[in-house]
Amino acid sequence: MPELPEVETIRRQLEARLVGRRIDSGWAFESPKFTDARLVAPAAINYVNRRGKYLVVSLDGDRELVIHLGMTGQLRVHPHDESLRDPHVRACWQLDNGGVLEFRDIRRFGRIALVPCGVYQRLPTLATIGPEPFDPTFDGDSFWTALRSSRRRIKTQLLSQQPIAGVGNIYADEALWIARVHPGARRITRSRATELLAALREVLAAGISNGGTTLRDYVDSDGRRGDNQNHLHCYGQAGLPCPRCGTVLIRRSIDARSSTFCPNCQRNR
DNA sequence: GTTGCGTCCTGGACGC
DNA sequence: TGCGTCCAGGACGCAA
Repeated sequence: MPELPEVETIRRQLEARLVGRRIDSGWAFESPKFTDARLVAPAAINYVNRRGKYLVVSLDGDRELVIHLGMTGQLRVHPHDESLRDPHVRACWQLDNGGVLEFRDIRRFGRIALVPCGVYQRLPTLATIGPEPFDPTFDGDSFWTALRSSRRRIKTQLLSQQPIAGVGNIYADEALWIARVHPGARRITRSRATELLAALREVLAAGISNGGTTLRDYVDSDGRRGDNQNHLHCYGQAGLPCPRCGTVLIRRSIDARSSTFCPNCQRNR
């Protein structure tokens, strides 16, 4: 499930391969989620950016190709066209050097949109997305203020992308464990919010340096699995002892999303 | 306007 | 072995 570290890993690889290239043609699976892929060509690729979990490919003509990988999305660049042999390929773009950029997505939770630069009304989450975690102007006070503006549970707020961009279930559980915050808490102190922001930065940075987390489907644009799954403390560890205090980690459904946490370290005060 | 739940979607795990 | 059921989860729509 691609979150910020996985999308950033893919972005860095795609940037090296796509910037300066031209898209000559596009193909898309029959679904409203993917049909924009056909409308892209012809186009020159200027930049490959990222906003939260969204890849934003800047094209000539003041257009942007926005790609969200959903749960199982993969973006690969092949030297030749191999895409149509795979039934899970939802879109592909023929490049001017003979290569093919392919979007593969088993569960079809991903989406593709072609929009004018910076116009994201069709993507409500992107339109209202919060600050980038590594933005140097984003500090603990700003984070605390954003969290205080809602009465929703902390975990639900993190997954909404509004107080901070790019956090999904894995890195939310990890950061909440490090900062000792109960995922179901509705209030958080200023100092705890600062600690949670530091924890989010820590786990996201580790995820990037480890090449992302591969639980099942995630691979980078070279087809390589990440390594961060071998460095998790909390997510997916229910039934095992907490690495900090030894209490058995538990899994609970919070707002219809599974959360793993330590009932001793992360008390809901 | 805010909150919380249901839906989409498929493959793997599990039980019978 | 084969079948049915459940589960995972990001984004979004909708009802309260």
